[in-house]
Amino acid sequence: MTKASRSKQEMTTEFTREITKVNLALKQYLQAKFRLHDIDLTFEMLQVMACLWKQDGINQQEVSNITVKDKASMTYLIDNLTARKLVYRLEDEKDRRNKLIFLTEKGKDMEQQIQPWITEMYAVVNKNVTADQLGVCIRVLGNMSENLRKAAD
Amino acid sequence: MTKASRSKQEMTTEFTREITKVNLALKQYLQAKFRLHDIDLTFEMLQVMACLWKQDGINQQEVSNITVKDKASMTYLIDNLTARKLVYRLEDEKDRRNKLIFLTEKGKDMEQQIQPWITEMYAVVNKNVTADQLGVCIRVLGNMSENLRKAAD
DNA sequence: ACTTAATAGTAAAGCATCAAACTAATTTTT
DNA sequence: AAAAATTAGTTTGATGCTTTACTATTAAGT
Repeated sequence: MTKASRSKQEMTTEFTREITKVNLALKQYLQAKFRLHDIDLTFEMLQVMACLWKQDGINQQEVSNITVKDKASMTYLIDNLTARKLVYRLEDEKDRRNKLIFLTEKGKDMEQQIQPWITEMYAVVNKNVTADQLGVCIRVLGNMSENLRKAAD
Repeated sequence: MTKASRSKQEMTTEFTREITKVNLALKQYLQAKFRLHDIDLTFEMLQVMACLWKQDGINQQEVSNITVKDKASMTYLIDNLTARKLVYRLEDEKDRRNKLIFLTEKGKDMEQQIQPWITEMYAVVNKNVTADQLGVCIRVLGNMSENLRKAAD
């Protein structure tokens, strides 16, 4: 069956399957790296750390939005990162509902070790993928999220 | 910052974020539908059912491959679907390591109710997305999985 | 000002995932 | 034919996600 003759429905089924596969492969790639180097960190915790390496001192809700996670999951993950002494919470003086998350020195130091692996992973992923193709994908995915968001109202 | 000036690394970060968002939105869309109609089925169980609606009587490993799930997760999900009397296991006479999964009548009947929702969801998702764009995305995602798979060797 | 609504975070329970260790059956090597 | 390797499935324990309900704080509506 050629590509042109496939229905959009069939293509979408395959599309979602491929999304899941890439997601899983990315996760497993980094976790293998972590195991190999005895890093006690899950993929999900890394997502939070990577977010904080870009911007320190934001509140949990903001971290949730950026990492696309539930705020309840965030409580759990921040608890774990706190136990590992990689981050700490500080109540926001301006709005006492917020808890601002800051990196400890240990948490900051970790970036030097881990960021190269992320860069390396992205290089692997992007082999034979052009910036144009990435742009198309980002736009399509953005449209889809927006379509689903609108439909949920 | 324009699209052309963004680094591939930055684009990949956004790309993975968008993947996660679409994945989550698809899941929540269907779960909302299920709640609304009092369907006692999780998204993950549906993935297994949808696989079987296409092809009945395959073994657990094949279902795992198609749904991109761990075989341990599959044991768990098939147990749950069995408890709901939607599927049953049958030992493969040809190779007694295999357990073939079959739909019950109740499991088959369910397709009439649920498949329209999936079709509807895909229509929503694909609004303003062309088959060409879908094709590009599938190809890019396939490349990425393959790149990561090769790197894992 | 006072009531109501919205927002940030936590807690608990149920579900799904994953890794590792295990059993059983089959295939490959020797 | 016997030993070793592979494959399918299960079990267990740890981790993460999600829903619901809850508390505390702030903002909005009257």
